[in-house]
Amino acid sequence: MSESHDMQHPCGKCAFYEGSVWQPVESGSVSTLARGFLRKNLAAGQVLYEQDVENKGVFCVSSGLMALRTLHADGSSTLLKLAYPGDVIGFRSFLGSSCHKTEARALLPSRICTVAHRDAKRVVHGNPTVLTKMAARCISEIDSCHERIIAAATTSNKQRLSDLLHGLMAVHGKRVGNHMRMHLPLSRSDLADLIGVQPETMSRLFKRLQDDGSFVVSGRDIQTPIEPPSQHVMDVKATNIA
Amino acid sequence: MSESHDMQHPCGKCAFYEGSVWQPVESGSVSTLARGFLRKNLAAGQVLYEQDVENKGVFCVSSGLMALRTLHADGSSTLLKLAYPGDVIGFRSFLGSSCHKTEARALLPSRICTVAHRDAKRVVHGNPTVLTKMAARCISEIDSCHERIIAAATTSNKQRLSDLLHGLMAVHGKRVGNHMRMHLPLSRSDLADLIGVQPETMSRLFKRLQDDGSFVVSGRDIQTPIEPPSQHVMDVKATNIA
DNA sequence: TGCTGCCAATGATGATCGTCAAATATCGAA
DNA sequence: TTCGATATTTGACGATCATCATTGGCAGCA
Repeated sequence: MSESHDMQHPCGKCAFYEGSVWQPVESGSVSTLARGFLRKNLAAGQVLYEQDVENKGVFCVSSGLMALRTLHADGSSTLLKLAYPGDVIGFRSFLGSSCHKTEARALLPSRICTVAHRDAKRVVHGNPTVLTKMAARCISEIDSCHERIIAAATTSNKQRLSDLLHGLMAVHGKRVGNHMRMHLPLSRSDLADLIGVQPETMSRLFKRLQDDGSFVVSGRDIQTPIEPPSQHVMDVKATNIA
Repeated sequence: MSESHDMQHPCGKCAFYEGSVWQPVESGSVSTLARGFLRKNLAAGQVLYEQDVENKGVFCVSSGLMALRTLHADGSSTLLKLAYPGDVIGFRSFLGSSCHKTEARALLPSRICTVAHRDAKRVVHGNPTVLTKMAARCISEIDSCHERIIAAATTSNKQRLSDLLHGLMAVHGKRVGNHMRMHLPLSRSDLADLIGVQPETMSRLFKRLQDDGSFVVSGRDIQTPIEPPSQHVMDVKATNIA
């Protein structure tokens, strides 16, 4: 068995070891990995890497929540992706040996595992499987981009916000009675970015969802009734018509 | 030198040989490649592969123009990508060994080079460089998706259509006097898909661009004055304000 | 010629959104 | 706690968009 590897492997104790891009690698590469390995704790709001700087490694979110944004010349920004535990970030610039096109900032206190660029290159070079796994991450990133483009072309902003909130609720929410409750990890501006509207419109979308009875909103605290899956289609229709 | 390879390599005579994902490979793999290699000619409107069917290989556009669309349950569709000569398509489902999530259809008479799935797998397995090159294609696909998302969040539909038409003009247009002229390879519906609006809105966007004097439109024939690059910023502002 | 089918353009109308400005709420630091 | 900066909400208004219905153009065909 590979238990001896697991103990030496920097990701060995991680909950996401099974799906790690750094696993499996030949035993020789484990020490290379361990050498370039670094765990960081970021407070909410702290930056992991900035836009337009050279890639310094491959990052994996161990816990918390990271936001990847592109900053525009006019000072505005667009939130491109939320990275959850198990997600690998920075692989775009790593594979392309280019600059980061996004800034990575912690939305919640987060723990990030880093493999330094040089060592990552070395491990990838010696282990084709790692490249295969990274390619798989690329594919799923492409898929989620396509889903976002399709959703933008297909469904209304109100519906997309509803979907987004339900998705966030599934991850961040806790059941209280026959409701789900969560504290939003995102500002209104960030939500507006994700949906692709202005903050003022986001505020009005919230009001409309609240008027529908879909959500109860108080600042960043949000509550929604638990709906049987069978009713979901009906609800979607209802919110579309209303 | 590798001239003997070039002659044997199925892509050897292709204009895109330099950037081919199948190059370089070890000499043994060249024969595998040649075995799984197939050139197809598609008429405009013909389908290269359909959505939701298993991947049968990796495709490269040699000439013409391909459209990648996702078909929705309600019969509508979304145009996700235009594939030009040199572009590789189908690599998403190839790398993921999954079904195509899009339909590939020729917009113009096109020549497509195919490497059959089994042989492609074999070549990739024996040549890590090929995987690296495919990963690079993934990265650029991610980049173009991100650009599209950012553009959708940042610029108006009218401006995006103007940008799109100028981009198409750069590829399909010919200079006539001090104007550029082209025959649009896309229907209004497809253009609407790319911008993310309904066909009726697309029609009205065309009218507004024409009223601005940015374009002269007659069916699929489009003409635009050649503008000195230095004026471009001004024009953008002008169309934004108008 | 007349018909059919498809694509594009237009008109009318209500819904939604962006923008500017102002009011209010929230949160952290003093 | 109080203050101040930031975030959020609200109002008003014009611009843009989706939708439905209609019209016009055009190719293919009987």
